[in-house]
Amino acid sequence: MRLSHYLVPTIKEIPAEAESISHRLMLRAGLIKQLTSGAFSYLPLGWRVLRKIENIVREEMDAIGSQELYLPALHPLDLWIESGRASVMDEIMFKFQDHKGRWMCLGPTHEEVITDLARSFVHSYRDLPQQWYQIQIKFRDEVRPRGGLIRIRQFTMKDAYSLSTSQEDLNEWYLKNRQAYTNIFTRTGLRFYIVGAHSGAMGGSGSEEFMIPTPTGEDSIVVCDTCGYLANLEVATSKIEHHEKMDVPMENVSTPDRHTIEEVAGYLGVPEFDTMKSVIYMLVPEETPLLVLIRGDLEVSEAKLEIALKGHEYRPAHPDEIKEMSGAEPGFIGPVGLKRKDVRIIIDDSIPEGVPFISGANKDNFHTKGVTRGRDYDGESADLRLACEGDFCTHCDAPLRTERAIEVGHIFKLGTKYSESMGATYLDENNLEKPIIMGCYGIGIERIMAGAIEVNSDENGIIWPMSIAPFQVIVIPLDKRNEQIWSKAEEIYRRLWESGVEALIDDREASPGFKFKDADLFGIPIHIILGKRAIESGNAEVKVRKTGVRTDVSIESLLADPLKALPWLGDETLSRP
RNA sequence: CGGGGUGUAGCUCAGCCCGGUUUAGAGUGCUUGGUUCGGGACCAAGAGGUCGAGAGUUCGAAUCUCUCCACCCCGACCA
Repeated sequence: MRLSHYLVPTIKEIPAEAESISHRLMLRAGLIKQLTSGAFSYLPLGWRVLRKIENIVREEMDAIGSQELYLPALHPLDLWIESGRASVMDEIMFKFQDHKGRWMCLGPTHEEVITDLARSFVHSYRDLPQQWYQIQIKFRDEVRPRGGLIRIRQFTMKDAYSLSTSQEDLNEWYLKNRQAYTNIFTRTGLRFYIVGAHSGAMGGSGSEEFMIPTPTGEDSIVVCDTCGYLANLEVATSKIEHHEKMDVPMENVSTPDRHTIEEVAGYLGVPEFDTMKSVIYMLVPEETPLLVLIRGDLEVSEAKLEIALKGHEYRPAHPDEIKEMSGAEPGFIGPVGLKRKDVRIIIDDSIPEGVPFISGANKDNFHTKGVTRGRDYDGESADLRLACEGDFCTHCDAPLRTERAIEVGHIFKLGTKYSESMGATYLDENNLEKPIIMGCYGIGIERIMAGAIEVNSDENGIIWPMSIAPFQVIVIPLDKRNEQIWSKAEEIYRRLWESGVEALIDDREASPGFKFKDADLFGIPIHIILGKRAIESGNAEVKVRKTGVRTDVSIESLLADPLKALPWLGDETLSRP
């Protein structure tokens, strides 16, 4: 392509609305243009990168025997009501009525449509296994889009769905996809972690996320540098130090108007870890209270709570419900002396038996000292604690650290959640009707682009890995008046395309510095610079963007065989982080 | 959804607190002419804005008040 007539609106100033590195550079290099919150136009340069990413994804999916198809983004809402997810996904779904008044929505994901397809066409165990995938636009009315392409309301996802007859077969597909993802993220030049994750609204048993470590990320992951343990913060396990067991009697103490842990600990002059926190929820649909107990200085992970409740729905309790359960205002709640007797109690491992804590007294303006599990109360045990920087690894006891990261891929063992609710079944060898066992596997295409920039840039701009660079080479002729320079540049440019190399030529009437700055900003891996010196010496200057190394290469050899003259084109290290 | 912030030329922003010397500005980009040509060149001339929208206060509003809208950031939430 010729830069003189190519839509690449570069900007020198740092755009005001952009905070993250990738967002700034995508705007500055003319890759994207925001239309409205969470929706972007992809300009020619950016679109080329996205298509390259898609192609890598496609190759790796095809390689594991996954079949590409294409589903509609327009769904009847009925399908979502049938699966039971219309309510769960309600907040993020774009919904509207068609001209007949029928409720429709734009697909935030495609489990429902796939399951519908499966129940239409899969009838026998002989039809299985299958894996289907698509590269499709998803719509999610996110409450807060952010970070350029990190979280958007219209985005492209590769979503794949495996259909199996057994858990073993699902495991096999899961591992195949896991390997394909590893290949994809390696080929796209990303540094990534595979971390244990929470299944969330998708349901199902096991799941892992592929994470790109960068401060821009909106997820936190827990890392053990000693044994390599990795997990999403919401499900990460850790060890903490416990207090000594002691036998001290319970004693009520006055704590006027001290509601929070911080206030109570401060007022009583004790550290926060001597106190116990009571968090109250209501179980749905029973409308019975759930009391969660955790040490005062720690936080409950709602993801872990969901796991402990095995998917049982719950909601935060209202203040009047708390009062009815406990007899006291929120802030003075504890496990001993509750008014209601049907309270389900779940206790985090940070509250061991025999260790006294200070808890609410279930009496306004009072707390109780010496409240001891096993002696004064008890409940179900669970790990509900949000891990913290400095906690210890449950596998090797080394201290843990946390890191921010972008989620670019997520793989799930769904099981039979959708096949059961939507009746996607098959007949097995014994003529028994069985639900199909499903897995699902997603990749955010735009996030790969953003992530690649987050991981690979410098103060001058983007540094694309060769594999997803919009162009591999840019030819930069200097001094517009010098016809020799110009004609050589044109010749080289033509030879590059003839040899199958995607090349740009900067044929704009601009000063050398201007062209150099833009070439760096675009992040094209290889720059071929032609100035007066080149004509005099017969050598063009070849600069590698990633290393900054400049090498003289004879114009003659470039014209004879560009692929041979530019060994960097095949240099694998230029596609590695 | 809670908290914070922004909205003035294509872009980045000043002016607003303290209303009137501002005929709304700067830099950059754009147009024309000339010079320059290896790290965002220089000179000259020019085009370009209902100051986010509406209402109000006032002799007078970019500037004060109210309502609304849009966008960004932090948090909550989130395959």
